[in-house]
Amino acid sequence: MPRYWLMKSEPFKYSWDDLVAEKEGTWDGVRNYRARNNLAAMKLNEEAFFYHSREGLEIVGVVTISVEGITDPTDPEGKWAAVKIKPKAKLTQPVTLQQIKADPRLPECELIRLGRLSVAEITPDEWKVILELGGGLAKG
DNA sequence: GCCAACGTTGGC
DNA sequence: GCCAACGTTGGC
Repeated sequence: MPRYWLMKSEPFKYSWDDLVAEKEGTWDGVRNYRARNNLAAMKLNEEAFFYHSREGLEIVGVVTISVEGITDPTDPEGKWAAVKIKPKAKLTQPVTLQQIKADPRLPECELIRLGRLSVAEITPDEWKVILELGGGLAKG
């Protein structure tokens, strides 16, 4: 059973468009143990939502894990985890934080419960609901 | 730009 | 090992 994830990025630092331009991005710089555990649990080809924090406040697309379980190249001690990701597709419509908060089917989502967690897990049910709110994946 | 919430650190 | 202080994150 694959698991689902959500990764937050501040778009003025690293946006969806930056990831698309790069074709493959390394998700590093995470310095939070819970987020690190999530990163370390990610498996090849699992999917994650890409969320814009601080600005935008919305889920813009879906990425796939292209390389699992690497050590963070920005960490000189090598004790933090990272993964590589590739963009899969944008959502037809971005799903805003307000929509997620307002949806009665998404009450326990880690994104809301642990607002400051930069890498959160999404349950399969929540994943389905959010995809539906976003009108599915955009074509092309 | 402000403030609340959370995680981490350090003194005891 | 506890708890207060501090720093950082992120929504507003």
